[in-house]
Amino acid sequence: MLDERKQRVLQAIIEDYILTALPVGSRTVARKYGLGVSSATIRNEMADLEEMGYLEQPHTSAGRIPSDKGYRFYVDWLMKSASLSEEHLRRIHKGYQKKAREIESLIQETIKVLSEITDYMTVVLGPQISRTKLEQIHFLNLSANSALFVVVTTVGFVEKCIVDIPESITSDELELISEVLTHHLKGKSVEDITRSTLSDIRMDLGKYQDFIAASLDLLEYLLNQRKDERVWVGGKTNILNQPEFQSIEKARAVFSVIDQEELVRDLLSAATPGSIRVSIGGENRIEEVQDCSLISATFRIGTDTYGKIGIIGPKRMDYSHTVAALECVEKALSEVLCRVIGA
Amino acid sequence: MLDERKQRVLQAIIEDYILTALPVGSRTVARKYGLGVSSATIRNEMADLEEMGYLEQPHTSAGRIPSDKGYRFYVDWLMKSASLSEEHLRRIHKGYQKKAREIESLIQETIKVLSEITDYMTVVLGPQISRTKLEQIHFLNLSANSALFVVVTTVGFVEKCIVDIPESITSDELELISEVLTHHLKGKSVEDITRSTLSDIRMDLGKYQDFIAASLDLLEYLLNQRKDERVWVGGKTNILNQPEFQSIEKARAVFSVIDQEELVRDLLSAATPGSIRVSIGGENRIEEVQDCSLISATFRIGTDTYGKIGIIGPKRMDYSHTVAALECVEKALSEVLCRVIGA
DNA sequence: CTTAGCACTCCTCCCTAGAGAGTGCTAAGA
DNA sequence: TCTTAGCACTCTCTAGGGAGGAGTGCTAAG
Repeated sequence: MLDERKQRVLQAIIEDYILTALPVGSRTVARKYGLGVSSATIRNEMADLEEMGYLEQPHTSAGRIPSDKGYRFYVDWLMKSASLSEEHLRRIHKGYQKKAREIESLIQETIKVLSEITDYMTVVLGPQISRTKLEQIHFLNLSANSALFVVVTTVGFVEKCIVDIPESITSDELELISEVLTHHLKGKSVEDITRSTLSDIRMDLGKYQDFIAASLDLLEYLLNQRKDERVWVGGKTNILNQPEFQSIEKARAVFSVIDQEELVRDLLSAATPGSIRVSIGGENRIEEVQDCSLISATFRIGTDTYGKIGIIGPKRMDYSHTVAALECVEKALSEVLCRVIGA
Repeated sequence: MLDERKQRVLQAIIEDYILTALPVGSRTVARKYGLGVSSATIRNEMADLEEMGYLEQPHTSAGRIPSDKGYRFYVDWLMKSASLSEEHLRRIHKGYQKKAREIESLIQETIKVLSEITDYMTVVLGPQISRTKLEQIHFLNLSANSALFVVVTTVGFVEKCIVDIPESITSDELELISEVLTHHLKGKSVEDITRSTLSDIRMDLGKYQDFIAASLDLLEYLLNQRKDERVWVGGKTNILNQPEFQSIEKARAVFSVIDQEELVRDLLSAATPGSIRVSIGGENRIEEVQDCSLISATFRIGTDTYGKIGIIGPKRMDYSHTVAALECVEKALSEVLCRVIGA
């Protein structure tokens, strides 16, 4: 374990580096972060910290920068929890006071507000819709041969799609089909639909067999393939503001990961319910983002359905402020969702 | 007007520059684009072309690069219309064969395919929903105190939103309200709703006055503020692949424009129905994108509702290929839309 | 254990010189 | 009159070298 003074030196170096992005020298630590000892003493401490793996030296005559292990120690032990400025708090609450109460626009708002107040990149992973329970399935008649197919699941997810309707099916029949489908599928997830469910439906609606089959296909496509664990990204351009990404190459490496939904899902698998998690540099398994840190959280939608939020910035990111922002936003979001869904 | 040989020289320079992004010298033109004359002759022609404003010289001992005027001449007179590769054609048609027929996912697909096959950035401007006619308004009962508010407009736009319902309103009453609202508002656009419409509705549904007022507010918010002339952007990271945007500064300038929806609308005001339009460099009024060119088109949704597509790349973009791609995609999209909407 | 002092290392910046690319001009040839 | 070879000239780009500066590690004294 590090003694008191080593901790203070480490903290000073990390905080200065977060601020300036420049290697920190012993003189700076001694002068700016009055520890009451000379730079020579600090130098000895720094040499020790380097040997222990908390610091690194870009080259012999440069100051030190934190290593992953250093950041980890900082996050776990040294970091003081920050509180958000009045302005940021106002911004967050303003965002959620809008009229629209759909999950989708709430998620959009979440991304926007987090990108704005942190100046990093935000990603959100939607819940596994395929595992939520179906609540209602309805065909809303639009014209003689088209209808709006609406699927609602328990956690307030609504998917819709315009479909062709055989001329032979009347408006009343559509109503009936809607009712039967809802009756048979309510409380089931898309994954739960089995052969026996299907044959039950066929029993009741044999007459419309083809149409039903097509509708169920569509249902599966809507909830399973297209929207399941959907990925949203925002604040992408923010990372161009970070000095570590001035060299296009690095920026491109990060973008190349973020542009692949699969990899984003992989990254966010780090998020665990109930707490904010910080993944620093090499702790992320994807190579291209090992110069980045990820701060992640989950938000609850309904009883046991979770979405995930991640904030991606340079390793040198302002951890305490970002954690505070994510905490606050997650809370506000969960509250609104709770109210909206009534769970 | 330029004589035959000057045109061929100009064309050679532009095409070489598009390929290499390097100033083109007289030797290169003479050798690679066999015009049957020596480099000295080409040099004279180039000096003439420069004097006439078609070419520019970065510095005395560099080759020439095209000016805006040069590109303009190339696009208007010299460019041969390209045809897309088999592979690209397949990619385009595959994209539109998916099941989902919503306008929104079609637009997403359009952006994706164009960004992929051109390697530039794509923006789409949705139609002015506020000016399309309302087709149906429906409350779909979800629970004792919530319903799904669905609004459909003639061009196949569907907006939805979960709303709270006073306990006092029953399922049957909701049905009635839906019918009355649809009856009064069908065929009107949001902009068309007048005081007299409102008082007509109040006449029929006075009992539910507060609820109706809230619903109409929401309607206006959904169609007018939130989704009207919506902006989609894709392929943002592509521009980092262009050599002219290696210096973060320039990339940031472009992003800063693209991130502001108002400016994108402004940019795309260049698009005119019926033809593909090319805006080169300074022809764009927004300063930050004067190093870029914009190729734009409109696509028809319904009878007289238009959306706009724009492809943004460096001035040195491959105009003929991009125009061909946009032409083809626009056609495919319009066809699908035609079929879907049945207009 | 702390600290002042000092030699040392290595990066960064700036300057210069040389190479290379491409030009414009000139004069000769068709 | 148009074309072309030849050549001097201009300007950029790159490599190399030295000065300056920041920061270190070590040593010896307090």
